[in-house]
Formats: sequence, structure tokens, C-alpha cells
Amino acid sequence: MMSLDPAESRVLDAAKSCCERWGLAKVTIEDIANEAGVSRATLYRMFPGGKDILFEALRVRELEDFFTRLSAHLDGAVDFEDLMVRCVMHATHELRNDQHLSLMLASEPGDTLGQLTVDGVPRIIRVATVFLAPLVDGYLPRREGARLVELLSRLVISYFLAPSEQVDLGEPESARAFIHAFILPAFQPSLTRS
Amino acid sequence: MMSLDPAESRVLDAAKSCCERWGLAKVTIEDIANEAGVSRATLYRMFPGGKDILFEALRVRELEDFFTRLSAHLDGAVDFEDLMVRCVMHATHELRNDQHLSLMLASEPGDTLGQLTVDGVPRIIRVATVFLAPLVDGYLPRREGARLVELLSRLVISYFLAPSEQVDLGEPESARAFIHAFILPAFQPSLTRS
DNA sequence: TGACAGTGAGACACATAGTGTCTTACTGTC
DNA sequence: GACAGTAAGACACTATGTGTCTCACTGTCA
Repeated sequence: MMSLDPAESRVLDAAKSCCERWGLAKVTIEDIANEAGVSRATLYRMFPGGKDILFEALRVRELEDFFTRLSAHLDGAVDFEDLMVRCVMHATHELRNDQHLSLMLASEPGDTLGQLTVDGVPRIIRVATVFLAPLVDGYLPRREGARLVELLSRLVISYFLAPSEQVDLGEPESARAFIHAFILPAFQPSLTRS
Repeated sequence: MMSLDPAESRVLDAAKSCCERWGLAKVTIEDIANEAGVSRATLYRMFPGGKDILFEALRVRELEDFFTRLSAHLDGAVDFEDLMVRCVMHATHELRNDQHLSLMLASEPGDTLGQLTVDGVPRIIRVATVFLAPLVDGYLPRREGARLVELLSRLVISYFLAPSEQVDLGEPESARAFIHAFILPAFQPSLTRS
């Protein structure tokens, strides 16, 4: 999406690492400014509104990075089913390997869960749609594609947070079976090809 | 040494884990009280003086635990040299494997180094002497024993903080060679046996 | 050279959070 | 039923963080 200037990016990196060290609740604007090597004034100039706006920006950046990495794994998909399977599989892997996320879940479960299940979900779905819609476009009408992306986003998050004994979306066979059983039937009628 | 009552011990555990989560600078008395499941009032009753006194007590406890574990490895020593070698070896291992210590060194290098090199050293040497003097008593006069313990304490700390390319006090052969070359000659004349 | 945008430093009033001390009421024990 | 120990919370005080400003400095353009 829109790329930040290097200074802003440095500040977000600082926010991230401060957050990992002390937890969201304990970080101060001053900590972040020091870590980034900028003055507090500059930080307020970049992110007017302070901590809230800053961490909001950080979440947006992380989210876009997430989907950028995810998209990279989706290029070679040979058909619709394959695309879906890769999508949920790699999204699941990304979530499971996300160092920052697991630290946040450990130290601030409340806020972090909120970001994954309540407050943050609309944004997640919005960003997911922006990134994934182009890939689905070849297979489904735009509206159906959006519905699909939303559905998969919710499912991946749910299975990540509360793993199932039946389904492991990180495993190719399991993911494929899942997609085959629950996703394809619902969207088959709208499929414009493959 | 003197054993704390269970409640005080719980508070110190809480202080330790809070400290690991947020760093010494960011912990509040309230955090610790909550973690320990006691009221702030009780905590002030146990440790009048607040945070300083509390963390002082924690350091004392950690130090005594350290030497208690160390002593356990020293029982089977067959002669003076063997005792010295086991001592520096296991002390070095303890330091290297100390989770809490390495977290502190990573997140608050300044204060932690202070505790290992400046402010804390007198206490370390005092506690080391109390714990180790009895073991050395059979070999050296009391005064010489104290000098030895102090010397070894300083050396172990130094080699732990700044590993040498020549010497690894965690390795049996290296530790033995070191003791043989630098410690024994200085104390041989005072040795009352073996 | 002189305007200019961006910055760091720090003053500031304000808000929030933490501290240390008390009083009160509750709980279990002897 | 006295007693010790505690939680809860009121309290004044302090420290820390916040958000906004001003000002002086620096490098970059014309």
C-alpha cells in the first residue's frame, strides 16, 4: 500500500520493539522516541494523537506486511481450490510463526485478542480483501470474492486461536479436505472458471 | 540462611516474575501485589521501604539460592584443588544458565551490571564467604579462606561477563589448569592439608 | 546569501498513575 | 470473645507521562 518515509518506519520499528520489551501497557511515547532516536516533538508531528494513532499505524503496517508475505506464497496456485488451500495454510503458518503476535498474546491477551476477534476484525477483513481480491477475481465475481475472503479470514483466525482436533489448517491435506468440504460447495455455483 | 515465611516468598516470586515481564524500571508495587495475590498494605508491612527493600530482599534470596545450589555440587570434592575446580565450574554454569539473570542483563544492562560489578559485589563476596568458608576451613586458615573466596568470586564474575579466549571456567580441564596455575601457588604455603 | 522546512531541546499545564500511610471491617485461631 | 493478620480502600503527595508550544539549529533549495 502507501509506503511510509524511512523516519516513520523507524519509529514504528521502535514502537514494535519497545512493545515487545515492555508490553503495550507499559510503553511510553518517550520510550519509543528514544528507541527511534527522534524527539518527542517529531513523533507527535508524525503521528498526531500519540500512542493510539501510532499503534494503529503499526497494526496497519504489520497487517499489510502479513498479506504481502502471504501473497508471495499464492502466486503459483494452479486452480481455485489450490489457491484457497495455499491461502489458509500459509496464513495459518504466518500466524503461528509471528514472534510479535505470540509475545503480545502472552503478555496482553486481552487487548491482543480484541484486535483479532472484535475491534480489529473489520480492518483485517478490509485489508485481506484489498490484497486477495485481485487473486480471486479470475474465479469469482467481485462480491462473491469479498464474501469468500471474509469467511476465510474469520475461519483462519478462529482455528489459529482455538485449534481443532478435527482440522489443522496448517496441514496441506487437512486444509484441502476442509476447503473441499466447506468452502467449495458454497462458492461452486458462482465460480466463473476452474 | 534465614528462611522467609511462605507469604513473603510468594511476594518475592511475584516480584521476580513481574521483573522478568516488564523490567525492573517498569514494575510497580501494585503489579507485584496483584501478582502475589496480596494487598498493597500487606506488602508494605512485609517490606517497609517499598520497591528498593523488596528487590534488595529478592537479590539476597537469589544469591542464597545460588550458593545453596552451588554447595550441593561441592560435596564430593576429594582434595583442595578439586574443590576449587568444582567451585568455579559450577558457579560458571549456574551463571550461564540463570534465566532471570540473562533476561535482566538483556533488558537492563546498566543496573544488572552494577549488581555484578559494583554495588552488589560486597554482598556477593559476603554471602559467598558465609557459604563457602566451611568447605574451605579444612584446608586453609579462616582469613586465607576468605581471601580465596573473594578472589574466586571476582574471577568467576569477570570471566562470566567477558569470556576469555584463553580460559573457559565452565570446562573442567580449563578450570583445572587455571586453578593450578594461578590459585594454588598463591595459597599453597598456607595449606594445612592436601 | 536568505528564505524555508524539518528537527531537537526543553518549558508548560494538565492528567494519570504510583507511593506510602492510615483507618476500617473482615476472617480464622486460640 | 479477644486477638493477629489481612484486604480494601481513602488519602495526600509525588513522580511520571502527555500533548502543545516556542525557539534555536541545520541543511537544502533558489
